[in-house]
Amino acid sequence: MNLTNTKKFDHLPDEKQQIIIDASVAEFADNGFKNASVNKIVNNAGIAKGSLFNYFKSKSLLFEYVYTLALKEVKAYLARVRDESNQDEFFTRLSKIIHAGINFIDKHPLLAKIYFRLLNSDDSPRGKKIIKELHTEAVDYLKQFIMEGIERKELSDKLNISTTAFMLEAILNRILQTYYLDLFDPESDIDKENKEWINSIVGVLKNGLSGKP
Amino acid sequence: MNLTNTKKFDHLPDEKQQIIIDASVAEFADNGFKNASVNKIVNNAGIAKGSLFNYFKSKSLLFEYVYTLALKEVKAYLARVRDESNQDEFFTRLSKIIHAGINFIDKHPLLAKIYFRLLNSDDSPRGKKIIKELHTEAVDYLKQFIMEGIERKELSDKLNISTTAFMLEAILNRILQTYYLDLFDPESDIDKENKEWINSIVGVLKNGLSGKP
Amino acid sequence: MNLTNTKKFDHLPDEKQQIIIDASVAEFADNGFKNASVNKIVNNAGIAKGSLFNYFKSKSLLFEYVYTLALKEVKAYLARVRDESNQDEFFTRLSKIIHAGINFIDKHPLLAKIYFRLLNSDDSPRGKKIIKELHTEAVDYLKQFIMEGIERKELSDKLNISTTAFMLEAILNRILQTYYLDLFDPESDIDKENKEWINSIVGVLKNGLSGKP
Amino acid sequence: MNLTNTKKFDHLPDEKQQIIIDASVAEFADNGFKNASVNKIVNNAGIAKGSLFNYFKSKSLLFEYVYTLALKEVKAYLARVRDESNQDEFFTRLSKIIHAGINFIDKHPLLAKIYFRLLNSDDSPRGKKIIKELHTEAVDYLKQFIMEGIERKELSDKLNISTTAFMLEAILNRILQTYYLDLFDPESDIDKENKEWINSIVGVLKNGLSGKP
DNA sequence: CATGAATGAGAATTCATTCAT
DNA sequence: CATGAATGAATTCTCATTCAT
Repeated sequence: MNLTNTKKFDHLPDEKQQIIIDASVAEFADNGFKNASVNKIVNNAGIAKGSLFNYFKSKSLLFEYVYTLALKEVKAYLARVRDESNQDEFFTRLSKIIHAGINFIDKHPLLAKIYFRLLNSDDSPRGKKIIKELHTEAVDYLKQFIMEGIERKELSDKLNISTTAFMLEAILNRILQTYYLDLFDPESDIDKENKEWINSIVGVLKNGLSGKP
Repeated sequence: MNLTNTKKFDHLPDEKQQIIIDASVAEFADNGFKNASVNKIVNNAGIAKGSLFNYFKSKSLLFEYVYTLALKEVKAYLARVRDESNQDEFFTRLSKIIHAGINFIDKHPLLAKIYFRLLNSDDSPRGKKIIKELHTEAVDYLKQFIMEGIERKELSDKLNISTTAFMLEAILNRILQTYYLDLFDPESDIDKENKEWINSIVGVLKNGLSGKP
Repeated sequence: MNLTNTKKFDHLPDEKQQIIIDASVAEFADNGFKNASVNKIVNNAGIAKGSLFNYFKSKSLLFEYVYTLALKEVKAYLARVRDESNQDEFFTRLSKIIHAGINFIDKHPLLAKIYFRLLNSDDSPRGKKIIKELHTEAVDYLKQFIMEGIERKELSDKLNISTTAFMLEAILNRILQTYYLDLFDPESDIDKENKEWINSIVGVLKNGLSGKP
Repeated sequence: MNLTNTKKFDHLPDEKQQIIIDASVAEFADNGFKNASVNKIVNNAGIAKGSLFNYFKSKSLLFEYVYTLALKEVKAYLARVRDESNQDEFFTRLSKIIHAGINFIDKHPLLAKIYFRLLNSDDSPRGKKIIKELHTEAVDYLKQFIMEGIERKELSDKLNISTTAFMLEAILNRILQTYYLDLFDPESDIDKENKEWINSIVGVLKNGLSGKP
């Protein structure tokens, strides 16, 4: 099951593991998979080139390890938000999720970079596969969410759950991508503190989805 | 005005131009900008390496030429659909636009590839710039569209036009991306003829946007 | 005798000849022989690449034509100075010659560049040959000069003419090279107007050569 | 401090180092910096292309390493001569220095080539800078020399030290250059054993500089 | 006689991976 | 188990010269 046999890497001291991961994340974030340079990774990590190939048999497997880690963090983050907000009303929760996403981008810009590169290009091993998996997972996450909203009568029971989740995923994803692009655009004059536009979107969704006038 | 000075290329016989464009499109579609190989392009086109650099001073300029061509085709296509459907009711038009997009992907899969790569990665000269421009253009296209719908009383006049356009763009784009990913996924078992899910989305949008019960 | 058969070039309108020469001089001055680009020359001259190869069969022959022209100008200049100053006393004449050289560098920096590159490297067809010819010519020029000085009793009649000319040539050449290097050194803080150091050298020579206390 | 980080190269077996240096020296000597071909160097040295770039990050840094080595040898040689001859009278020493230079050219013709190319062209990284530095160093070397001569009353105390050093440097340099050019001129019919002309120059200098009749 | 498209060898540099120590 | 030297194919781009039109 575990394609990336990392037995050797896992036995390394945590500290050393972290140094290698950090160097890899930085390089992959800046350059994507193919343009990332193993040379630079080992230089920045301060390890021998041969060692990296001892831990991970190839650049591809290193990349899989790193992005798996990145996704795990994203998912854990979102799960936490979902759980912590489970007392809130649906659209409050939705807003919290979006802001959690933005928060994540602010705190882990490199992981965000990897995520968006991964999501949007297929310049990586198993590229398109991963993209579809991510979509599916995100949609499933939102489906469950929507179902809870319907149960609590906060959402119209006439909603087609799958379709709604699909649309919601598209919108949420675009919101985060827009924020991400502005964040990394040196010429952007957008006020990063002003997140009114996000509230506005949530408002429109509320009108459309709650089934109430 | 014309950043990519292509005087020399333009004077080539149409037939030869097309061979070179085809080879370039195929290579960029398969590999994105940075991972595309000029070597492979010239080999596939059957021309000398030096020749390509006579026509286009650099790989970047060749890429700009190619993607400009691709975008021009996409835009012309969408403009035609908008104009031809301007007697139709809003959601009929919306549906036509989506199917036009799908049609385009079917007919020009390589251009679609370039489009989605462009839209979604920043692995190209002026990468993020282009992405934002494309979003803006698409949103503007839809804004105009929505305004017409409101004027004809086919859409609720309470809609926030910008926000709605933003969301619509996100959804339409994801629909096409989903279709595109399935098309290129050899393992996909999805029935490409079955576009019911698209109609279902349009239906939900109709409920949400028309302001009618 | 005329290695560079330039019949064709000579029949061109003077104006066009000059444009081509100017472009060539600029390119050779900036880049030496081998690194000069024929492409750039024809672009700057605004002529077809094939045309240049019609006029001059090769890059080498073009270079020979150009540097011959440049040397002709240098020599004509020096001959004029010698003739115009033939009433002056030896060391006055010497000083005039040096300042004439400096003047030439100021007025024709590109030709000076070619001259010094030629003089000092062998990155050109018949490289070392040319250098030796130039030395010989310069030494001969100075020999004649010295002989006139001895005849007029302005120089000691005990001087070994050849040896003195050799040394004088070395010194004069170094003076001009020093000036030239400063002229093109952007970081040089030397006061280009202050030519006192040159007079000082002439003074020392006067002491050494005139045979008078 | 050490601009050309050559840690990797320094750790190579001396024998291999020498092979690479020899190939580099030969290529740079024959072609100068820009026209030297890294391809040819690695072929002649019998190593992989990538290896050279492991040792030296760029052609420029390889060149810097090589010419630094060459200059170090020249300087060490001259310093030795100066020290070994410090009991001799000034003009004897001067003569020894000149013959030492000639000796060096005979023994290390390739290094001499690099030296004269370096001295006389600016086709190298930091080209003109280096030339001026070399002049300055040579002049300083001679200044010290002249001062010692004055102290010992072997030279006139009326000499302007800087000016004299400048002139002496010009003359010595031209002597060596002349010898060097003859050495490499296959058509030269000069008798390389006959160095009478050099003694003649020293004689003239003695008359001019010693202040004695 | 002028044109400029075509050529293809050659340039410097980077890269992931291997393997002897 | 760690090391880092060695590899050589691949990268983009430049060049002087030719020759059909």
